[in-house]
Amino acid sequence: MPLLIPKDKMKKADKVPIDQSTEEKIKRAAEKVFLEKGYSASRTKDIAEEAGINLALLNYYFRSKENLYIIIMMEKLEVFFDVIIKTLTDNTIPFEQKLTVLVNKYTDLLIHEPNLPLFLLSETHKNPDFFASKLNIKARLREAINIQPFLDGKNQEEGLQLLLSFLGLTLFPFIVRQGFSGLFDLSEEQFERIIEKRREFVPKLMVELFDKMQK
Amino acid sequence: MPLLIPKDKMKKADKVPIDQSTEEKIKRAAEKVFLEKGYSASRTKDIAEEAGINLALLNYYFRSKENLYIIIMMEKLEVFFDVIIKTLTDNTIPFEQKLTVLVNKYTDLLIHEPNLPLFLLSETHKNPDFFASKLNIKARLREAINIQPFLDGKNQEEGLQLLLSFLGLTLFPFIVRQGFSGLFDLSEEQFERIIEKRREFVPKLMVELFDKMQK
DNA sequence: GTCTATAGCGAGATAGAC
DNA sequence: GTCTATCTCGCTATAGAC
Repeated sequence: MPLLIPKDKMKKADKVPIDQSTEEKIKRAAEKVFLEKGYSASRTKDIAEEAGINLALLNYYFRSKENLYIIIMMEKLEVFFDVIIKTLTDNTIPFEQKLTVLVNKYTDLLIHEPNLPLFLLSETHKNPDFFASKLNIKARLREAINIQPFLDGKNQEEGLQLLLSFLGLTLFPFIVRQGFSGLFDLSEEQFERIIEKRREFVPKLMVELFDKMQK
Repeated sequence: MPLLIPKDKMKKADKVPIDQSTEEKIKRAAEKVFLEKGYSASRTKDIAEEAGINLALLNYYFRSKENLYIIIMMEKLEVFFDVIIKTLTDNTIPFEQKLTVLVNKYTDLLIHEPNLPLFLLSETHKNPDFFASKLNIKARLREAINIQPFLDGKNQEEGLQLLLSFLGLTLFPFIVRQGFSGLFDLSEEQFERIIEKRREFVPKLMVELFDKMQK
């Protein structure tokens, strides 16, 4: 019977499985609750409910709220930083296109995970040593940046200046999405139309900035 | 005796008073703790300690943690949005200089209140109807933006696009300050040197963007 | 592995003396 | 107004039956 199922259909079923393991169900529920409310405001009861299981099971699988939280946090740090690290170190992408690729990848990611950047920012703010326990991210990111040709002839400060500008233009709209949409009564469609346009002009604007700094 | 004190010295003493009212001491302590940890992770005990008073006094003055929190939140929303609203509606500033004035004002503010933007973002995220209770901010901000001449001939979407870009370039560095400095081992001096340079080039870059959008 | 019941603790809030 | 002592409740975690 399983042999009759085409491979691509099976892949699809993998991503939205009817039957997840209990452990996975709890993790996905925890992800949802933690990313919405942060660690302190999250209730294990709510996570259990969201997962459709009993509260005791959560402790059976993960021992404690904190433990579960750390697992989710590490996953999410990985997801977020993988985008920039992988793109910058990918030799098959010509250097000039990397900004465009990055804008597109982050836009795709954050349209589906709108809470991700604000979650990472506010939670690592309250607990700065998450990065210490994720030392490889720090090292990998710095390495990825250092090998970029645009840094030739620039000091570190100029490189970071460009990075801050680029990430600000790319990520900021998602960070303020909720408040911004609320202040100007934007529908999801309106907001996403604004975002879509940025895929094109953010890299262009960065080129201007890059040229400015050359002088 | 007081008459011997020069007026400017008195003003200075006003800003860092030896003797604050108890109510004010609690508010300033609450401000510090809430902005660092957010509502849920803050402990009234810590606020009382920070203020140098007894826990019971906090409830005597403010009735509840939530009540105290709302007072601080409203104050901080006001502080933050006043900058942009006042600047945009100030007729004495020529339009071309408003971006420069805004970058400078926000930079000055956020150097001294580094936690402000991330606090407002993450806390209003968890409780979106803060803006509802601060309706005047919404109305005042929209009015302030609508009267700007640069919007002539532009649709709302283009105006918001520019606003998002400008605020991203201006505020994002402060929002990621802690994590960013940690990832690249930046000292406070290094970070602030980077920030200082942005006072000049952010408005310039915005002019490029503005021109691009004209076409 | 999954559940029900409950222990145990921490935090916010109040009573009441001074 | 300010303190000490205490109450109460909500939340995390565990014990123990199935």
